[in-house]
Amino acid sequence: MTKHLITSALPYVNGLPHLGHLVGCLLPADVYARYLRQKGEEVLFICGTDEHGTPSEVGADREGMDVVDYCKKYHDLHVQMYQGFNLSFDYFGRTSSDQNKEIVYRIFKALDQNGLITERTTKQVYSPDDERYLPDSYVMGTCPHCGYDKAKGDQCEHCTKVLDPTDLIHPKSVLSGSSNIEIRETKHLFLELPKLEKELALWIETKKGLWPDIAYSIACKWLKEGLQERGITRDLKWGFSVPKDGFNDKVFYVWFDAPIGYIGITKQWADECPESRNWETWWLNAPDVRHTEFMGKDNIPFHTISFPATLKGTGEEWTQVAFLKGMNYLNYAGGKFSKSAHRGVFLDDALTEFPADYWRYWLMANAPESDDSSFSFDLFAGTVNKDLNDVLGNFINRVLKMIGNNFGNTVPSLGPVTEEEENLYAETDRLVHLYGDAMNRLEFRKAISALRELWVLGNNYIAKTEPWKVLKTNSTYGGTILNTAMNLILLYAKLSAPVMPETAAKIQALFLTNHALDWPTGTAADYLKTIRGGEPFALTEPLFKKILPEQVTELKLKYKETE
RNA sequence: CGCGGGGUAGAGCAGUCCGGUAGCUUGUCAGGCUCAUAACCUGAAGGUCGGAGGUUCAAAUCCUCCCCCCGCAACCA
Repeated sequence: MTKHLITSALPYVNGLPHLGHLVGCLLPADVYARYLRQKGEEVLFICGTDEHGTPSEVGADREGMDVVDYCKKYHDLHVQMYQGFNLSFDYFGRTSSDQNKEIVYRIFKALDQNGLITERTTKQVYSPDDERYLPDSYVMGTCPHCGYDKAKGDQCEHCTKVLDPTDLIHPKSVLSGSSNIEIRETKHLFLELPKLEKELALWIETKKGLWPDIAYSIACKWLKEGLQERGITRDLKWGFSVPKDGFNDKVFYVWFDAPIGYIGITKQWADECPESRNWETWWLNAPDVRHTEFMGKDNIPFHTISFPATLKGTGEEWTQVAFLKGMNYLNYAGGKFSKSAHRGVFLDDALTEFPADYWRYWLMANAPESDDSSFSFDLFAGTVNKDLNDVLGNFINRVLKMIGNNFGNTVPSLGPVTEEEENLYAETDRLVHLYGDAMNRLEFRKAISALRELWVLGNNYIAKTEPWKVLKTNSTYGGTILNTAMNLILLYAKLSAPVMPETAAKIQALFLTNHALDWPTGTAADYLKTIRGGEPFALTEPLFKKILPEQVTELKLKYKETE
């Protein structure tokens, strides 16, 4: 049987994540993992913080901390927030772990033995005042092409020309502002991607029609342009030191060890329980594993080209990605979310404002799947009020109250069904299939829209059958309607569970008889008879609260939403 | 000619592969219902489908050219 390995792109440890990070990979991966588990599939959901590299070193300096402590601090904060959002990782690890180091070394040595690692001398910018080498984008100066004076060492934002830091006129350090800059020659190790190009191209060719168009076309684009040798080491202190003579004072480049982190973190998971877990059964010679990756669109080249090539170069049979879900970006009220400017809604704040499920639902219903999408508190409040309060919450509330008023706190029996129920069964079947198919294809907006249609269907059913009238003359059929409605509520809990786990659990708790939140099997005519007459239930407060217009106004001010 | 994505009612989107009178949600307006969180249900109004040309009996959809927005370009999801 197929085992599902699910990975979300590893969030960079530096700073706090915002809604864009959540919807870009973490949340859809979680929804998919929950959906598969619900269907009884074997799932391993892996994620963790990506920790190495210059931004961490600089961030630690800024906070006056040791980089190890700094990463630990932010790693823990990430963990806290993801728990708050109920992300159901089987393991949330770190790319700086010993386990990852072990795998990185293993892969590096295999590549080296296969003649895929070569030495080159490169020119790097060194800043004596910062006491460090500067990444290209940390060098600023005047563009030699257009004269723009804030051009960065990798590219001029004004004329869009790609630059080398050495091209810049009057270069200075972005960090210290110092123009005391040296160009130093330094030796680095390169991965010979061109030697792997053919093999990689053949493999990618097999993904045509299987991967989403964005992923496939981006991969083809890189191949078409021809792969270049790629530096995998850096002159930094924070990272895994390179286990090769003459390079021990350098570390691996973060983009080399980060994707390997998926494997390293799996080993972290396995090491917690070595008698029952084995990382190799997921990653090596494991044809029964289907690996689904979630990432923002900017990450696609790494996951379709560099990382697969790295694994192929070892000559071993590593698990390669079977399906990539690439997400576009979520914008904030017309602009970008920004970590550095702290613009937008960050996860810690989000949780203090509203329950996780409000966010989870909105983000998945508006996931940036085919295009960038935008968050604003108006849109957010509109969806929460309409979908969650009016359509779902109110349906549950009106059914529970009606039963409470007419039958006490026990579910009435199901009597003979009429054409209305038969129609309901047929329509329910159609929508449940639509929902499941969309989930299988990882089309989240479509799935959520089918889910919503199911909620509307319930209201529709009640409006047509008018149980409040029927009960006055025919309590048997009135009971049948309300029994059916109660079964719809259980169905809603099941289908909502991947997206809104807390809400699903609350609904589940209404039923004092235990009903599992598993995937409904058979047809609606079967599973809408799960709850039988006489079962007790608990009346509760409404599940959701509306977001009032004055609240929206306050939130906009508080989070600097302009426009 | 760097690459990719997008432009469809006030707003947010589907439909484009495979041509057949333009659809969904929200918002607006009218009606119904009164079990329910002023919720729910039904109906109406609202679009020259970014622009121009072409193919066709027929184009949002196929072809050509152009305009605009967004992202990426190997160190900011």
